[in-house]
Amino acid sequence: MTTHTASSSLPAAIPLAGRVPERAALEGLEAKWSLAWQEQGTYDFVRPATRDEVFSIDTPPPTVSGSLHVGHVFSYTHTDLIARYQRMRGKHVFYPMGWDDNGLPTERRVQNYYGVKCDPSLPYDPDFTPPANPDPKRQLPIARKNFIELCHQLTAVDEQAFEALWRQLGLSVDWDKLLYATISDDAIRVSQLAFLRNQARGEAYLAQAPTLWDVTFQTAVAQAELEARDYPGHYYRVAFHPSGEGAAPLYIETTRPELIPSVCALIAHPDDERYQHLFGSTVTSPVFGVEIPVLAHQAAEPDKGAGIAMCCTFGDLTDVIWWRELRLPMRTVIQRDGRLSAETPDWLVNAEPYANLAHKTPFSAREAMVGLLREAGDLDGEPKPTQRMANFYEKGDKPLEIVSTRQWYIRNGGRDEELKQRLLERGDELNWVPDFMKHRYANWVNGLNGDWLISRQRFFGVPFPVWYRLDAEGQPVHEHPIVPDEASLPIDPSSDVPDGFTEAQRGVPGGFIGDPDIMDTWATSSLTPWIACGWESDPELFGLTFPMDIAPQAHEIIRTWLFSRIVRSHFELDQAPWKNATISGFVVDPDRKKMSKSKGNAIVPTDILERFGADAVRWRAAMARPGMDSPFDETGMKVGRRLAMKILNASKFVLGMTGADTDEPITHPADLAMLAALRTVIEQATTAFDAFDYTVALEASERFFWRFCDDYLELVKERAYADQPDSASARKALNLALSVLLRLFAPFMPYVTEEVWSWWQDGSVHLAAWPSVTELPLGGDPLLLDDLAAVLMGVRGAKSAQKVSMKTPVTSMDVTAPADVLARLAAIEPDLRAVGRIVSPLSWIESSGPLSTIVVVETPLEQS
RNA sequence: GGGCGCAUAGCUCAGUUGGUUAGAGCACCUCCCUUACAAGGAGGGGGUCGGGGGUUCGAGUCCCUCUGCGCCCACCA
Repeated sequence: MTTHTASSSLPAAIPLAGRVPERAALEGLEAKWSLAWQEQGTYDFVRPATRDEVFSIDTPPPTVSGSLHVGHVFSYTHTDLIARYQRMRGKHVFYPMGWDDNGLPTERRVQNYYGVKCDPSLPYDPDFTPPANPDPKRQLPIARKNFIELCHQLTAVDEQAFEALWRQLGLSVDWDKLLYATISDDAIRVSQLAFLRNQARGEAYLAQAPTLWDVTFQTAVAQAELEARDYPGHYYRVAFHPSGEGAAPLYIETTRPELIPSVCALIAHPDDERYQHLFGSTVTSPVFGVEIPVLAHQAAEPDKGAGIAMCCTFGDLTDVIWWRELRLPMRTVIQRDGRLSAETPDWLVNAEPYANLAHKTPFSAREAMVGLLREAGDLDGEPKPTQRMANFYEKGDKPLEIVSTRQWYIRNGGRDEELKQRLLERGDELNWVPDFMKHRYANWVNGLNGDWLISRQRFFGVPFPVWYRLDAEGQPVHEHPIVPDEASLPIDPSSDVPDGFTEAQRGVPGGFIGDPDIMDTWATSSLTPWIACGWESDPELFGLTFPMDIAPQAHEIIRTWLFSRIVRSHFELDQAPWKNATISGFVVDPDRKKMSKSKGNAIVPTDILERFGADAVRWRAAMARPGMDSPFDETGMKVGRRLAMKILNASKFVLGMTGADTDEPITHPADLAMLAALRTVIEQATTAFDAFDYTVALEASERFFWRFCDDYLELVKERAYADQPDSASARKALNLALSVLLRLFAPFMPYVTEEVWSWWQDGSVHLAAWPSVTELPLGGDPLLLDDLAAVLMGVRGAKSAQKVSMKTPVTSMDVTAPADVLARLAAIEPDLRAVGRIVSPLSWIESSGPLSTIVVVETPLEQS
């Protein structure tokens, strides 16, 4: 291909009158073009013949019940930059959007929005309408089905708002064909099918075990959903009593005296000299008089509290370890509602005082227990205030309790070293962008201490597709769940009936009962590559798109979403679900703290989009490098907007000089030099984009563009306007450069580039080919641009120092430089004289030193 | 406590395998209403590259160490 044929398919020079507007503006471009893209299906995914023609993206499905903040806007933009680049490279970009609408966030939003709460014992009311004036403090109990209907209603509204925002931002998603929702029938089918496969292979299992439990939402939660927070409390120094008359009491320090009824051992470190003589003996608990063994275990820390801990079932995760490893009895007092048991535990020797604690919250029970300890003389000294870290459910506001419940788990290596190693290897298979993010993955996997708890005692989510037989007493037989045929999915075990049973047998002895739980949101979102790519439903599509090319996300959910998708794909498909993990940083506030609504430092994205425009916001997002946190600043948006304006104005200027296109040869050294520099820019931007480094791609293009405007455009405008031998060369070079520049900027500023493109080209710039160096002529000397910049700086500096206008004539100018520089510059002397308004001849002075100039300008008469 | 990252101009950040005088944008100062652009243009001032050691002819860059900040994880006795 020769240098000029690339554009020979363009229309021959046509006048652009009427197509280039008199006054160009950014206003209105978003509405105009987002609608055009929608109508023209610009971003529709069209299936090609082979996998290597596809670039597929596992878009993070946003939680629609939450609110989008500017961090989302940035990270979704990062993905879109890559999508648009790949599309221009000729890839069929598979770019879906998903709505993560199931799960607790939606339930909570529905509860607050409508002032209702789900009561599964109530019958469905087909005529139900939500309260007109919701009272969030007194939520109206409604049936499960009514509740779920409200969840669907509200998410539909939320999803519209999300889509509108994403469209305004210019995400090049295929909205028509590739939009999915995690509560859709299809997603439920995929979730249930994947679960049944896991269950059949033993990777998913049901177990009765101590479980982290949120008392507010009354559901189990997973390790990945924990958040450690400061929690104020007091140390209480409590006496236990060794047997034998007159023996000194044994003091422990606890922050949770209300758990004394559930103590099953006192535990110190095996090497702790203070307690050697007590190991193997027993003591009696204060107030309740229960005989408690004193035991040794490595996990006890001598420098914490008194160095000896009371093990309760359960106060914390260490208690679970002790209970399991030392085979202690289970003495549960905290119930699922977070209160102490209403019934008096049967292991208490002195049962009577328990009446003071029965059915109280831990807080009230603690006060009562402290009173009992004081009465008994078993509280030593006054409580000492302390600040502890406690585990919270990330969406909850009360510390988690640990209760023993029956739950579904998926193995994740937390209890299986070999599996853990396999999953670590899966992480190593990925190309992490930036590379160091792989440590977060390894760090998380190595720190797992249990399997993945996926069941939730909630309502709006994917039901577990299993039933249990009921024995003669009506008790469920959990050991052998009844599972449906894969072909019958999706099912709801609370309304569907297993094969061989009738609805009449539901809940009666000898009959069956459906599993009442739902899957956690992450159990479904761990399958997004499969939901999007048509796993087990569209084999052709799956073959074209999976494993996906990139998994974009922010670094906070490496431990949840990224890891859980690897777990599922490892088990089912024995491979990682993607090739690259591209990680975005956070947008932090100016003090470098995470933005959050609760801190009141969050920025509303619709606001900044309105004020600065999508192109400007996208530009600012692109300046946040992969994986790096970036402080929010409005200045960046303004700078982005300035670039958008500049593109608009420069393009108008160029097209005003050149017309649509010409097919003239490019001969002038200045034109060839400019295009030679542009070749380098294309190479830099392409290399950077191939490595997902959109920022470097943008910087390279922008650096060139500003010099193009400031120096080259000024240099050639008179020649391009005029009708002289070199004019055609300038016009052709300007046209070529503009075409390349618009395409280089198209991923970053889709609106303004599309607008300009439409003035002189057919079709969308976003479907045009990414620029190639083969479009540009060879032979230019890019050093000439540097020389030119130096000369212009000399002229402008002199005028600025004299405080005169830039159009003031130069009456004398010496240019001192090495011979080769002088030769280059002499070849463009007419252009130089035009741009500098140099009215006298230039003096070329040869020297070995760097280029320097002496400029004399016509000055007004000195004021005397 | 473990892991990771960051520290360069007043602010936000570049500085590729060590190599002339350390760059950009913003902010600041001065000037220019120049017919693409005043949400503009031109010019200018401003940095002992967090501290301390070391390797080297040469260190912002490599090694050690210290300090500060941020994020993830652990931490309920």
